[in-house]
Parts: sequence; C-alpha cells; structure tokens
Amino acid sequence: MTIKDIAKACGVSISTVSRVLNERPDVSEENRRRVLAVIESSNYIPNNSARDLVKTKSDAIGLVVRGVSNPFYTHIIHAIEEAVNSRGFTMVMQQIGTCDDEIKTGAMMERDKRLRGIIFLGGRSDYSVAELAAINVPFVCCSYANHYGTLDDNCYSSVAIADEEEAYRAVKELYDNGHRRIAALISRSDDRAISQLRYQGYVRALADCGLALDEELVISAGTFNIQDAYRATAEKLAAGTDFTAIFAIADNMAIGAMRALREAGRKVPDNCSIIAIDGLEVSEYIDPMLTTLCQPMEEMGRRSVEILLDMVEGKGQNRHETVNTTFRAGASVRHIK
Amino acid sequence: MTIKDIAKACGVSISTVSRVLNERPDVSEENRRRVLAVIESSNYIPNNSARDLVKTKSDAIGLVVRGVSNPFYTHIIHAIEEAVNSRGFTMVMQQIGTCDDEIKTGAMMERDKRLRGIIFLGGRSDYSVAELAAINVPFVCCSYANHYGTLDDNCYSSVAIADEEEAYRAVKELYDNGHRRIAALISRSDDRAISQLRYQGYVRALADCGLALDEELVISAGTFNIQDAYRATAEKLAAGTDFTAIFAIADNMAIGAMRALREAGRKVPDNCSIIAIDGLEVSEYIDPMLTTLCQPMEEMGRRSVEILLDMVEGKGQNRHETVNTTFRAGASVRHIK
DNA sequence: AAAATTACCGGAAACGTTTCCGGTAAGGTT
DNA sequence: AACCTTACCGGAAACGTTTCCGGTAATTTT
Repeated sequence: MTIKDIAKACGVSISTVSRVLNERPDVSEENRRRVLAVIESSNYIPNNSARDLVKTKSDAIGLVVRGVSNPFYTHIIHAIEEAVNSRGFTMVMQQIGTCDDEIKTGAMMERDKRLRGIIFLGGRSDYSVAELAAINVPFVCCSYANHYGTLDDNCYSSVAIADEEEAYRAVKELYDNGHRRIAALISRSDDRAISQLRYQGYVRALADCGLALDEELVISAGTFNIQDAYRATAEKLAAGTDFTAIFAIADNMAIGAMRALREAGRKVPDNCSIIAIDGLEVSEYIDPMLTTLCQPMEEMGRRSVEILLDMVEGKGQNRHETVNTTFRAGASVRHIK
Repeated sequence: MTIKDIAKACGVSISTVSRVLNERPDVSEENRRRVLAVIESSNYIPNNSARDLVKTKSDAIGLVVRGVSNPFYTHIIHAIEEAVNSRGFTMVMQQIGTCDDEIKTGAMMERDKRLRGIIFLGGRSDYSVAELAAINVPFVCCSYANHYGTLDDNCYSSVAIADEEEAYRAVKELYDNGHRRIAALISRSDDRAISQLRYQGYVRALADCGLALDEELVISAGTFNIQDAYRATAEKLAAGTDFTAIFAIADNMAIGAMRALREAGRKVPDNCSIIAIDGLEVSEYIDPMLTTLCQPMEEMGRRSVEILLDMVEGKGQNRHETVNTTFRAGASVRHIK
C-alpha cells in the first residue's frame, strides 16, 4: 500500500496525495476530502525511509545516558520517552560508561542514525569546543548544566537544578540542626561535574557557617553507585574519622552510607544525621526515611524534550533552565546539642 | 558523500562499491582493497534510509515496557540496549501503562517504525490469537512466559524465571523457618500474569505443607509499585489480620510492606519475616537486608536479544528459556518456634 | 475584450541505495 | 579450434516519497 495506490484509487496524481499528506494549501477541498477518505479506509502508512531519504532527515532523537547504576535516571528516561513520542518523534537510546565521552558518542549516533537532536543525561565538566564541533544538531544536557564556561552557552541547552545552591541548602540544614562536623559523600568519577558543583556548595556552606574545611571529612566514592558509597563510607568509619552528619550528593549514595553506618554500630539519626539530594521513591520507604531534596524528575525530562524539539522544529532557541527541588523531611536528620 | 562519490574516486561503478560494502564475493581483490581504502580515508557513511527503502526493512528493534514504576526493569533495559547495539541494531523504546495492550502497541510500532522484531518487558496473561495476528515480526517476552496456553508457543519466544516454582521455593523457605501463617503480597493489576503465577506457587506450597489457604492472608496491591504495596499492607495490618511472615512477589513491594510493618510497630524479622523475588540492588542495603531470590537481569536481557536477533537474521527459531534465580540471604527472615 | 493573476493539478526528477541482468575477458573442456 | 564455464564488472531499474516546474482553466484586473 503506497501513495501510488491511493492516487490511483482517487483518480488523482501522486503529487496531489503527497500534498494532502503534508497539509499543503494548493489542493482543492474536494480532492482533499476524497484523498483523506481513501487513506482512512485503507490501511496506508507512509514509508518513513522514503520520506527521510528525500528530506535527508529522520524523526529520531538520541538519548545518551551515562551509566546504568543510578536509579535516579529511570523516571527521567521515561518522561523523556513519553514526551518524545507525544510529539511524533522516536527515541533511540545509547548507554555509555562512566568514562566514555558522550560528545563522541553523540557525534557517532548523529552520523549513523541521522538524529535530529540529542539529549545527554548525566554529564561531565570537561567538554572542549573541538569535541563539540563534531555535533551539528541541537542538544540539551538534562540534569546537568555546564557552569565552567568551557562551553558556549548559546550552542546548547540545559535543564537542571542549581547544584551548588541546593547542596548549600542541604548542608545549611545540617548546620541549622546543630551539626558542626559535617562529612561530604561525593564521587570522584568522571561524571564529576555534578559531584563537583555539589561539593562546591558544601565548601561554601561551611565557609559561610564559619566552619573549617577538613579534608578528613570528605568521603570520596568511585562512582555514584550504592556499593561504592557503602565501601567508601565504611573505610572512612574504619579510619576513625569523627563527624556527626553526612551530606550525600545523591540519595543512592546516602543509602549505601547508611548501611556502612549501621554496620559500624552508628544509628541514624541518633549517632549520625544524613541528608541527600535527589528524592528517589525508595528513600521514603527505608528506615529511617531519608531527608532529601527532591528533584522534579518528570519535569526535567519533559522540559528537556520541549526545548530540544522546539529547536529541531526551528522555533525557539537554546536556553538554560533551572528547576527547583522540594525539601522532603525524613527522619535521618536529628537536631543535636 | 555518497556511494557515487566513492565510485568516482575509485574509477569503478556504484555497483562495485555496493558489493564491497555488502561483502559480496564477486569483486576482485584489487578493487576491494581500493574501495575500502577510499572509504576509510573519506568519511563516508551509508545512508540507512536509502538502504531501508530498497530493502523494505530497517534495523530497528522495538522495546515495549510496561510501567515505569518497577525498578526491576532498569538493569534489564540496559542489558537489552547494549546487546541490541552490539549486534548493529537500534533500539527504540515505547512505554505503556499497566492497562494498555502491548500487542496493540507492538503492532502499531511495527507498522509505524517498521521494526524487525519486538521485545516485551512485563506482560499480561490474556493475549488472544486475534490480537497476535496483527504482529508479523518475531517477538520475545522478557521476564514473562505465557503458561496459560492462550498463545501458540511456536509463534513467539520467552525468557523468564519459573515464576511458580520460585515462588514455591520462597514460601517453602518461610515454612522451613517455622512459619505457619504466611501472607502473600500480590498485585491485582493487569500485569497480573507474573503475580498470578507466583501466587499459584504460594498456593501450591501451602498445600504441600499442609497449610490451609486463607483469603485473609492475601494482601492485594493495585500495582507492583512500592506505594501501593505499602498501602495494601497497612490496611491489612489495620484490619488486625494475624500472620508471622510475608511472601512478597517483588522486592519493591516488600520494601513498601516493610515500612507498613514498621509503622504498625512490628519489627522485621522479630515480629514478622519477609521474603521476596527479584533481587534489587537496594534490597541489600536497607535495614534489615531483604532475603530474596535474585533474577539474573543482565542475562535475561541479553538472552532475549540473542534469541530475537537470531530469529530476525533467519537463523534459530522460537524458544522458551527458563533462567534460574539465586537465593540471597538477608536478615528479613527469622526462624521461629 | 485582452491581459494578468490565481488556484489547482500532473509529470518527472531526485534522494542513495540494492540487485537483477547482460556483457566481456580469461581460463578450462571437448 | 570451437565451446562452455567462471570471475568480474557496469548499466539500469526499483524502492516510496517530496518538490520543482510547467500547464490549464477559472477568475480578476485593466
């Protein structure tokens, strides 16, 4: 069933059918109705390959996801998928490891699959302009904004929380609850952009509160995953380092840390408070319930797609949106002294 | 940069270049080397649209996943994505709600996107042959096998654990630990195929152990998600129903139930034991650590893709594979009496 | 009434491949 | 020496669209 069959059935040319299909103005009302009727009754489906071939473009949007471990991404991925579909595009996903270069991956995908746009989920900080030049479709970084200025802001978009400020807020919360020796549970892996920013918020909060920055209080896990956070925290505890609270840059890491604390005989929140950023669903169900700053995951995914597709369709331009977290009080932070 | 440019640069015809590209035998060694050299040095990329157009098929594999809520899927999805990519295909994903019809969705996707094959993740039990007829590409059900016989086994593949038997095993474990009043936490939603099978395992285990089946002991949540399980369990507890252990059909649901137990003043495992099926990573980190039967998620994803792509490429045929769980002892089951 | 504009339409080229078909030259068989 | 096979190659059709271009008839303008 092709456009030719439709044309024959209507007694018009294929050009006319194509015009109807593409909602062009120069076709008579009578023909339009007739063609639409035939299309309706037959089970004709336009061949996208042919369409892409002549238009030299596809309807594919790429999603490059860094790392499988972080459950934080799943809701975002689903929101992205839904939004992409609802606007008539197709999502193709590519997973990369923590050390892979997403720009290279993006460039490769764009080439191979002729993408119309790309969304990066989870990012690094060290984009170079040279790498970037390889990509000539619009792209948006979701859940990560480039604050280092290595990228020209006009050549990409982003949707993210204000990592530094939110971290500041979290640490301040601990301070306001009387904590003075506050550890930071961070990641030193390559997706360190987010980790870095949140760490900077930690540093600034300490300074503002008149607390000294103590290298001893930095718990540095290899990646964002739960096991690494568990191990790093366990080691820090074994070393006998003294602190009354932990600021974890991710819920998942906080959950790993909580097991380490438990195994070291320290009760949360009685012997150690903990606060995190992300707002996983499961954090509300563990014992004790985790106090955390919830990211609006669905909103982030949806906005990323909207911004990207607006670019793709020629309306709208690159922009950088900051979304807000919401504080979710759990039972993992205790007022002391 | 097209095949024509390559041909011109080599002084051969486009047919010859195409033959080299498709690794056909009838081209001289000299020409082959020359063409490959030119392709290498230029940055030529074959146009998939053109290729698909003439071959009337694409390289797209569809993934239809039911429901966003279950974190159990994320590792499988990533394994699938990786396997699909490594064999040169492209994964396009489509999410559906718990009530949507995956066969209809699959048919739609196949039509619109001209898929070569489909993987269903999470399934129902009530396929009808009529619905199925709409799909004429190979498909495999991952993490769900049709045991009701509504489907002809020869017309699709599956990779799953033996749901009934594994549930039996889990319940037996509770029995062996002295439990006699064992509740079942199940889902009554449309993805009930898995729930049903596991429930049947529960029923059979009770019978084998000489325990009466008590409707009161069935905790029926709306869906697989954590909040529904929490609510259902809380209601059951509020009703004063008496039991010493819970068999949960999913880790996620168990985690929800654990909060309900906690809030009702019942300690796990002291006042209530709990066992589940799935083996989420987070289950190892909560307090108490959840005892569960771990599904081999990566393996399931990988095997699904292998079976599907073998079908797509004409080698291999439909098959139904059963994979094994591994018992992971936590601290959520306690020996009583 | 002639000229210009408009509305609509069909023909045909083009997009970049794959593949069938026929042809040539070299080598092997009778 | 005539024939057959084999190895290799190029031409051209085909895949299903979109879009440009030119043409006809109806309508408007002068």
